[in-house]
Amino acid sequence: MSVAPPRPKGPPLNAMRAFEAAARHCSFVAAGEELNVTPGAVSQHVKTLETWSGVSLFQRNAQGVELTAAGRSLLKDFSDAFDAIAVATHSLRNLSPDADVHIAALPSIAQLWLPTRLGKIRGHFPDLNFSVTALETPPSLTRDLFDLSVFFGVPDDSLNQIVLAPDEVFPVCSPKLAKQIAKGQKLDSFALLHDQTWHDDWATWSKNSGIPLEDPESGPRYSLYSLAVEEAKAGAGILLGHTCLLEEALAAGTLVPVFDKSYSSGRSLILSLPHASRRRAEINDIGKLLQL
Amino acid sequence: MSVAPPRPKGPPLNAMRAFEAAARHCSFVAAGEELNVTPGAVSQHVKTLETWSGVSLFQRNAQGVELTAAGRSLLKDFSDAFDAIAVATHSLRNLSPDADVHIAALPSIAQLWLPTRLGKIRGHFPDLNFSVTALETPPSLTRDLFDLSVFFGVPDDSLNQIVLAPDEVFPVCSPKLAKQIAKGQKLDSFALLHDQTWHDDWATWSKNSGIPLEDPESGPRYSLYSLAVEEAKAGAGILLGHTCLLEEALAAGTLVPVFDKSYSSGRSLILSLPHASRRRAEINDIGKLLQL
DNA sequence: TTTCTTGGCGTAGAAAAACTAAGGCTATTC
DNA sequence: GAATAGCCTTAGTTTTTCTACGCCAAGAAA
Repeated sequence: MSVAPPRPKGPPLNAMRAFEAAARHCSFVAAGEELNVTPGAVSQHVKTLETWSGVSLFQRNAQGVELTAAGRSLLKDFSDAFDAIAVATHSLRNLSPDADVHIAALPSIAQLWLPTRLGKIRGHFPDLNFSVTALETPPSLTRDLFDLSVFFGVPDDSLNQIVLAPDEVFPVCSPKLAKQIAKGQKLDSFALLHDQTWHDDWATWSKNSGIPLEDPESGPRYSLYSLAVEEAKAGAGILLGHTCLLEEALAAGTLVPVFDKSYSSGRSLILSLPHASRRRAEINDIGKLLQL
Repeated sequence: MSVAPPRPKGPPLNAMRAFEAAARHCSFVAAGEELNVTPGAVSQHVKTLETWSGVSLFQRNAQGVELTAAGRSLLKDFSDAFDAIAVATHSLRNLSPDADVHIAALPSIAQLWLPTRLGKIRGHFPDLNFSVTALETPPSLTRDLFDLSVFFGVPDDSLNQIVLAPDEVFPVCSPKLAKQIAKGQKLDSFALLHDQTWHDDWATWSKNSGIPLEDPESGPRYSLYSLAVEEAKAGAGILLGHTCLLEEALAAGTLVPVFDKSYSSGRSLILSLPHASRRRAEINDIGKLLQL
């Protein structure tokens, strides 16, 4: 009963954040990606929180984690809390007068679609700094601090989304290869170039077009679409082109369509705006400029 | 426009917590006390947040800080966010099946009033562990993780408060001194013993009783009331007694009242319960036992 | 079967954050 | 007009947090 034990410290906020992300994804790896740390760090955070509270939050299985009943019951409160944190964070960031405009985009979009538009936009807003972050998966615009995001996806009814263009898909290759195909050579005899992230593109194209392919999964894979584009330009094989990503190459004639017809991938190029943003006016103007 | 800059890290949560506390108190020192860190730590946290956001949050003056307009506009969002965090934290803690019952109390109460009651309560709940934290100021039961708090204060209308006893004040001393006073010796001729935290007790008592004191602020000061009690027992002077803190000494006769009459300090001994708590039933039972 | 892939755990060392202690500044007090 | 008391900052150290890397188990592919 001795007096003046140290006032108990507050809860470990970073551990709570890690738990919230892990619980939402039901995966330490995914949580680590979201938070930009290694899965080990998430693991430690979760353990910290479990120790601190004395409650077991996850059941560790060999092929993934599973929330315990206790953990499941907490997810809503934790998500609400970090939503509130995100609101506060946005309020804070929106006060900053001279911060960059942060754009998130798929790597391929950032490399092949954005630059030309951004050049134009820079002309309209010479005082603004732009920073572009390439992300494999679209960020949560409520949680993360981006002012714009450009990704492929299926538009939903939510506001703050602008459909920029449908995603049209068609085979392309270097002019030299195109001539050989025009002479009757089969598609199969060339290498099919793949992007890591869209590995089933050729299979769906084959189904849509009715043109059979012996093995739509064969051929070199590239981690970045732009690498595949360069290879295609060099004549390494045939690439499935996405309209909006090849504007430049098609205009320059370094790549040509193999056939006339293109097919929709079912997705669209979508521009998303956060619900509330600083520089509302500018961001909206930028959005309009991107639509052209 | 290079690809793959690191995904921007989330906001510094601990810095946000420090800012919230500092903004609420308009003082780095007070915030440090609440968070149990030095003012320097708070200062750094705030600076971190200012740097991170690029917004100036506080105006540093020589005799204290002042929120800037920006800072003021953020306080509500931040407080809401950390309220939500507190809710989540409570949910988490309430799941813990075998945690201690945490009691917060004024040091004097923890030392002089609680022990006898706690002994009784332990008898009723032999399976429960109790931990007592002595605090100069009552904790926020919504923010902090206490199951009970016992402090002097003015009861407000909020529920979850139980008035245990009015705080009655009267001079006490050792029996030996009491005899000398009975023989007509003036109060002033003895040392007035003070508790650090209630430094104006003697002055208000003098006003209430109409008994003049030459210098009600003079005399030794003790950082803990229980020290003053021990000194009074040893005959070092006259102490202003609080009924509930001297039960034992009065019963044992080691201290005796100098006069018959006692005066209310205007405060009461108040038991507070958090809105929602784990072990609701037990905590309520404990509350009832404390009322006896 | 064997092999490969995926996801999580543990540990050691490196990197980053947080904390304390001492110092400086400004107003107030004697 | 020095001394005092508040309050904040700075420098340096302690503590935490993160990563890298090896390990293990379970499911998928060969």
